[in-house]
Amino acid sequence: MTNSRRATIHDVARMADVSAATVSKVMRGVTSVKPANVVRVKEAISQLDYRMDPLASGLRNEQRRIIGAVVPDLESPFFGALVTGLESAAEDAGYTMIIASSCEDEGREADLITRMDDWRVAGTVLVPVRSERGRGAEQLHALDMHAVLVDRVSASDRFDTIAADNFAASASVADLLVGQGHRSILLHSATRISKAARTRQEGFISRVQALDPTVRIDTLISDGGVEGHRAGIRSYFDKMDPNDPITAVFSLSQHSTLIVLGEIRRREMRIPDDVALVGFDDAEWMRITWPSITAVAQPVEQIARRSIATLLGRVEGNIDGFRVQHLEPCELRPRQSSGQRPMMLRNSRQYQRD
Amino acid sequence: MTNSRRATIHDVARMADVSAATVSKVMRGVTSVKPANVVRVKEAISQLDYRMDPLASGLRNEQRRIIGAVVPDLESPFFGALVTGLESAAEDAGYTMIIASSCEDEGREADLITRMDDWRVAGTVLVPVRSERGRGAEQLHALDMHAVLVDRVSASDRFDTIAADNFAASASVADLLVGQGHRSILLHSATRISKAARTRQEGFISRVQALDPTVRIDTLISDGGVEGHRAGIRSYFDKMDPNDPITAVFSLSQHSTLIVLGEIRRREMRIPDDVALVGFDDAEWMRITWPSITAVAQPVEQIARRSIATLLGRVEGNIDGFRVQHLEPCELRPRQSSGQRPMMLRNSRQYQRD
DNA sequence: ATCGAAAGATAAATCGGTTTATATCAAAAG
DNA sequence: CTTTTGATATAAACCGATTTATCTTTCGAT
Repeated sequence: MTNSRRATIHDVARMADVSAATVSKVMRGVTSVKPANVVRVKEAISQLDYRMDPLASGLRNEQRRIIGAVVPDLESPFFGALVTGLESAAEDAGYTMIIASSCEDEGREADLITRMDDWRVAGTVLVPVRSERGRGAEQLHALDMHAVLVDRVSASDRFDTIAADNFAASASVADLLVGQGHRSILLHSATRISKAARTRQEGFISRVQALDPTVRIDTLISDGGVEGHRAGIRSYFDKMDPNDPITAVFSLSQHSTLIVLGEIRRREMRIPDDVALVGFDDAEWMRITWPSITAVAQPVEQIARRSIATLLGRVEGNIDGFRVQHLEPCELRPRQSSGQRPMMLRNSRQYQRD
Repeated sequence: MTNSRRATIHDVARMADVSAATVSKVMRGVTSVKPANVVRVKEAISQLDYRMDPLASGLRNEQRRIIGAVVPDLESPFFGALVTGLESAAEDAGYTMIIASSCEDEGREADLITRMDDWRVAGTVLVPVRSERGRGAEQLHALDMHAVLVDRVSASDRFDTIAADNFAASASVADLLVGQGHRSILLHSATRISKAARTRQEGFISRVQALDPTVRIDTLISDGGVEGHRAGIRSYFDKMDPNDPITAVFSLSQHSTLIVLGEIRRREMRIPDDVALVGFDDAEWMRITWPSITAVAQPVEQIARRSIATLLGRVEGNIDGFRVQHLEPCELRPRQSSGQRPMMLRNSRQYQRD
């Protein structure tokens, strides 16, 4: 477009009457430069409005100040928030992020990892479609890349892993529901391959059995896109024995909560009187909708910060010790759908129709 | 980590017994290479598992095969979906995307644009915090960058713009509400600076006035984070004349819909009997919640594809004609919250409690 | 057989930084 | 006064591709 080319490191060097190498040192904060020269270089930099080209900068080095992030989808608020946190943490450390969505496809996931390697990223944050054994993780290992695995993982001996404490949180859901006297509970999952969902299932079941082995737990795991899920839950209710119905549902993901809720609404069942509902993964609408939905909130921000910190620890510190598994505690937020009383009305007159 | 360095273009050249320049041509599909050599080069490429370094590749050229994307936030499903579409379209065209969130902050927005320029991106997709006159757009112009402005914009003489047809869609909401006999309507917006919200407001008001100038429209624009919005809507209802209450609310964004819905629930008003609700920007939960929420659905995928197509048109075709404004049509989805009858139950027996 | 044009191949320059090996200079040591 | 040492500075090589200018080959036309 316009002809005025952008200032390079050589322009700065010329203006400050030093060599390019010296400018490079000043830029990176290396100390072995005479103070007087530092001043002149900085002067020239601001005079020319010089900004370094991160691309050229990375070329010479084996590792570049880029972090890759691969998540299963970007439309869910959970991953959106996660990515926002990752980006912010990476930026604070002076890294640029390249974000990509695997669209819940393991083949694409492996391709994206390869592409991250093409960019010679310093490290990669992977939220696998499946688990720490999925194709993305395999590719990370095959290409010998630095990485942390996040969310849909349990411990791995190849990579550091970071996730919400799905097991403990699900156990606390079990405490809540069994404590309220539910004796027939449906566990609903909208994916059979997510490690997180499997861990939630295990955490819930093991606690329920410890509390009361006579409680019946039905497990419904459906697949096949929205229609498949719909059909699955519909047929479950159709076949359910009216004399021994389930009285509570624990849905294992936000998506699953929506599906279950849709079906409950369609059948005009009352929440929580006919059936109580608790969902894993909180969302703003769950607080607002009526009745409000009890949910487990995941500490997204925490997970994001720790992911970057752990990854950069490996990358920069060149730590080579045992792989660590981080579990971040979740928070159970009881609301109306599990029998919590509605919030009191305060600070305002009641609106009256005439 | 491991020592086996990665193959470069020179390794391939040596193996195929040609020059690096020839390999480069084959990689980019330039035709002026003898077929026999093409075969040998391709052989060597697959033998060595050679993949080009996009960073080194870009260095020599003025423009790099990178597209920048700056959106106001990544946690809302709308921008999540938009970014997914942008990424996919960019990828199809052989570009890598660098995605960043301005976190609804205009200062940060301008910084991010500058950073995109540092990367010498071929072009930038900007969803401005404010409008086509905001600080990000100013910076794009100051740095003389290629860009398209998306979503929160009206026509600009500096950049191509792409947005949902907010004006027309809001007019159709006016048709719906006035057609149903509403004569006192609240327009609620949770941001005063978004151009999209202002256009929606104008579209609605102008159509209502054309249909029936006696209809009363209250406009409530609140600011100051979640608490500010809450306080705003609360005080509006508190002060409303009980003898002449509004009977419908048109909320101008998904966030705004949540806020309004929350307050309506808190006051235990009935939807749609006490008050009807229509929201701009559809979400999955709006279909599922009870009552389901009437909403305007934006054609995200279309917007994304056209954004990339338009941007690349400028970048590659070097078009320099007039700036164009694209308006993508929206779809109004009537549901229960505006008086639409609940969906019929089909294909399934009704569940009976005993 | 000669010439010219077109096709194909390549050595070398280039992009904008970083790193390395070498050079310079002042202060300390012998 | 010479030598050593430590602190700075820089020229040149380098990273891995693309592009340009040059050179060689091939082939058809005269």
